[in-house]
Amino acid sequence: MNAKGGTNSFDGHPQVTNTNIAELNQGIDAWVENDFSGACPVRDLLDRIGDKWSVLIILRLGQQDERFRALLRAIEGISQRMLTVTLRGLERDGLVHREVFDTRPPSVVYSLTPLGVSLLGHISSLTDWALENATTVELAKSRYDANT
Amino acid sequence: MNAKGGTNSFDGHPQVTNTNIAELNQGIDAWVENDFSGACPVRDLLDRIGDKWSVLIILRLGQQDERFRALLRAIEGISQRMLTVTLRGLERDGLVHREVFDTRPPSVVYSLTPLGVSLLGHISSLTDWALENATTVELAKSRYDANT
DNA sequence: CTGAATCCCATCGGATACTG
DNA sequence: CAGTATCCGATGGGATTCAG
Repeated sequence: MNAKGGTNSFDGHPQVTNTNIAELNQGIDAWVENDFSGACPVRDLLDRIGDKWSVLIILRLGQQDERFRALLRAIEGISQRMLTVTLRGLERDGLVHREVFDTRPPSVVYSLTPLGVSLLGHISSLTDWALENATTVELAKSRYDANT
Repeated sequence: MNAKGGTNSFDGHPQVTNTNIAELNQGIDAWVENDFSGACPVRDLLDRIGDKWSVLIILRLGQQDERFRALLRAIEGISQRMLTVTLRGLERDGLVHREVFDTRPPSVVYSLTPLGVSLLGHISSLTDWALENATTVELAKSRYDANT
């Protein structure tokens, strides 16, 4: 099955047409051709949200602003190092805002920027998809593995 | 700035409320707690679309079904090995269908499954976001790097 | 509390060569 | 054409230690 010959509509989500996808691929190609040196924005985004922690941090900050230590406790399994590293990356990309309160002991609060909030919507629809189709995917894997 | 205290609406996209995000986090937590052994569907999805080639392949197959060699030419920079490996992964997850035509020489056509098509919508809205906000992000990086 | 610096290993993915 | 197998360098990320 494929997407040929028409418009695929998804319940409640924006419609996707072949034209859209074609334009997208063209957009990507354009970046690849014009500046092969590296900076494809799609690649960049995938590298970010593809890393181990960025999405979980964005989802958490989508709920509420939070301090460093609180994030460390909230996000199960993350190391201190990776929390700082990932937050720096998100801050650099303009997705997360870092505010320092000069108290004793020091307090630093992280929050989503407007840009971060705008990304949050797309990310959560993706993670929604993952949760909704978890069993389907799991089933597909079992069937695939069964047929060796 | 943050998402506290209300509903964030995005132009043309589904609305995102704090409740949604909270439920999402709960959903993730549930998986983490109940089966820490590994299989969080969100983690799984991120691992897949976070790898170097899956998204590009899905976008390409969203345009048209295609044979192995054609994909290899279409997707700039991918190695033969990674194309097979990635296609196997996508097939295992039930996102891509593989059809073998027993001709000489052999021909194998890949296409998106209905599940793959349903994911395509979310992915393309993400990559759309990346292209739309590319300059904004680039600017944020420059400003961040400037302030060392 | 918030972080930077170091060490170190597991995995990802590219190059290359070989098969049906 | 459509793969598989091996080798191997680059990178991601955890544990630990030190600093303001």
